[in-house]
Amino acid sequence: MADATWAPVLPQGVRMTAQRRAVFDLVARADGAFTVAELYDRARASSPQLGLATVYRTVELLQRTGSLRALHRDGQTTYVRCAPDHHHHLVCVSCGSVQETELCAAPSDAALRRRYGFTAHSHEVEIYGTCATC
Amino acid sequence: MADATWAPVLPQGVRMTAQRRAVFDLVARADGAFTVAELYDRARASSPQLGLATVYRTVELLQRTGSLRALHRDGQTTYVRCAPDHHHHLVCVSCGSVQETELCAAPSDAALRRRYGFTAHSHEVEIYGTCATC
DNA sequence: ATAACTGCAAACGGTTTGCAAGTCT
DNA sequence: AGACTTGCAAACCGTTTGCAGTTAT
Repeated sequence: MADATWAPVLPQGVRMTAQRRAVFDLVARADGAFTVAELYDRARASSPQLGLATVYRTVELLQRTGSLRALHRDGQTTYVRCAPDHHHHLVCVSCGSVQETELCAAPSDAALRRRYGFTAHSHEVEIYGTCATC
Repeated sequence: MADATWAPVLPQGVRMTAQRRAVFDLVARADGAFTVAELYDRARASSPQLGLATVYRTVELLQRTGSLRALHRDGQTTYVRCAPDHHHHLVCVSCGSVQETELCAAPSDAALRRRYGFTAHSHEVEIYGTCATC
């Protein structure tokens, strides 16, 4: 599941630091969805002085840039790495792995407007099931 | 948006009480998405002695029976009334109203299995945009 | 030089829980 | 009668914030 090509874009004025590099690295290597606490624990293995608040701030940064997406499942907030383009997630309920798919599950904007007078701006789709390995 | 026909099903052993009736009633009349706090405030107008914990417990009950669905937006948890069958939501980002739609363009289970070896169990779709009134 | 960032620890706020009293069936 | 439910208040816990010191650019 790790994606060697994943790399977040830093907005203007945002600086690269050792802490961010450490977190980015872990996200790039992550298999599937993870919580902030998990990220923090893993990060401390190599960066023992890293603060939890920094992990939260970095996760928020990644979300802002579209490199990370939040999932809400069983009352837990988890995050999955993703490219900032349009795609959806296949979430394995057995092993927790997450796979991206460009297959889109949303009705067309035209259909929504015709039927409901609704102008769609964006949509979120998560598909839950069992992955190939499980 | 209110739906006079909406009515939750009480599981075996679960009792009807005045407090639940009050909350059910408010949910049935609700326009769009609401938070637990909003529900609590509205409920207190007619049931001043109602406890916040009871509202949380009732909301959880409704979620369990599929009569309520949680949305996560801007770091807030809101809930929308819904029938326990398959459908998706059109959420108006302007007025907050929520409309159900049976339109669904979910990738077929066959396509997902063929392409990714993924066996889909369920999916969640929320479409954000502007409703006809706004 | 200076705006951005970090760690720390305290504050926060939504949600849950334990319990004794009350209520549905 | 007995299980279920409620209100209350305290506990919880994930997340945010203020701040003084540090670092990237």
